[in-house]
Amino acid sequence: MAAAFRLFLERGYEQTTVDDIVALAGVGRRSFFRYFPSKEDVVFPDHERCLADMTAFLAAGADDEPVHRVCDAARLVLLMYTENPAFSVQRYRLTRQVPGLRAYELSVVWRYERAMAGYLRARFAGLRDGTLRADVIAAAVVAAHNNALRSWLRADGKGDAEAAVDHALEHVRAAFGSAAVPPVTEGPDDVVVIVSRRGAPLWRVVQELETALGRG
Amino acid sequence: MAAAFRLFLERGYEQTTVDDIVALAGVGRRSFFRYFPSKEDVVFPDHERCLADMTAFLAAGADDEPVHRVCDAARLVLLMYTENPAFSVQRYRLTRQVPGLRAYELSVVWRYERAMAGYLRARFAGLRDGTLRADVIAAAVVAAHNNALRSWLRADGKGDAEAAVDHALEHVRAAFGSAAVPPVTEGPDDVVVIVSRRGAPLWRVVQELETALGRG
DNA sequence: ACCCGGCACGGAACTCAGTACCGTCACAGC
DNA sequence: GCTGTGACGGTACTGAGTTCCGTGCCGGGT
Repeated sequence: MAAAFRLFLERGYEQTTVDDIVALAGVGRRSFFRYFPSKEDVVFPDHERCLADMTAFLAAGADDEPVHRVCDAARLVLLMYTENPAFSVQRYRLTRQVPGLRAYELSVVWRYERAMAGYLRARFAGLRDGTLRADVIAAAVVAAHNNALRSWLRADGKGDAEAAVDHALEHVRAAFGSAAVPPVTEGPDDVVVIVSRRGAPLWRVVQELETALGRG
Repeated sequence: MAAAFRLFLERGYEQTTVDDIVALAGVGRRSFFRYFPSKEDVVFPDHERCLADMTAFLAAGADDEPVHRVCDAARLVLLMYTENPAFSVQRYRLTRQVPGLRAYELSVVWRYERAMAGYLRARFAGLRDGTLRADVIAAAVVAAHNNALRSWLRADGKGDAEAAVDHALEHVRAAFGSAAVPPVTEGPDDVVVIVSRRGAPLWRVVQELETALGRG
């Protein structure tokens, strides 16, 4: 990885062949592909682990409010970037100007988004437009996260990335948090809602209330 | 293109080499790459034109309400798919199971999204969190569009794609549109009773309330 | 009729990523 | 000692994409 990044920064990504890297690193060409399935993977060494962390994180918690949970999952990705700001900034500059790397990054981001959407789809299962909401919210969360992350990266890693992402995610939660938070199916055992036309006879309302509370 | 798709459907995308295609089509290998910059481009022949159409469409109108305009831009893409349902369904099936094609499609979708986001950024210039809003809304519109489009494609192109996309986009507009119309038609006449056991999280109460009010 | 400009096409050879196969070496166990 | 196992490296291959060059075609000018 060190050899690869040295060459990438010296003469560019596409001008660097795998043979160059392994020659500088003093290892065999075959060994390179043992550790990195493709040349692009050298640039994104930790995404695979981060993706696994996220899926585990999402699989773990189902008691939280869904959108909140997904926002926290996004913060996991941010952590990976802020752990090593200098590296992240270098990689960002590289990715921005090499189409192949951009395409690869897109596919990685897409997997994050699908993980979130899958989680939300499960939480929204059975609801009206459940998958639609899941997909839209996942996309919005990813977009907000990336917006904040990229402006942090453009600023060479200066500034408070966490605060920026928090602010961006809050923006999403404001749009979807209250207006688009769907109901849960398993709700009725602890929350009961009765809707009644004004003018409906009182006894009917009371009856609904009593059956809802199981005291009927 | 005809030769390529015949072979792709017969023996799969990755099992088909460019040499196979040009042999069947009776043209030179060099000519293939003259018309299609890469093997993937054979599968998405019309996206480049559609992308140009969209940027032109967005550049043309600045009097409309921004989100509405972007939704109409998304409908342009849908049109390209519905123009040739059989082809679109075949391509969808191919794209779904070939990782390379999926990555390519992602980069195409990304360019659509960036076109929309660029338009919105210009319209939101000077506003508080303008670029953030632009990015999030563009992502949401794309996600909603793709959700509806994909379910239409999964149904082999049966059903009303326009209606599905309209419904999905309306969902986004309800969350982001400046002129969001409250969906409560007979609200003032309704009475809502919520009963919550002690300890129920607030978000669940909100969810139930929203379901009851039909704001799903 | 002749030449000449551009141009679409095709072929041959090349680069490079990624893969398949195989040989080597170190190290563990009995 | 022998043998299995696992990490490593080399060789040769496939296939995408590029570069260079040669060829035939067509229109216009002289």
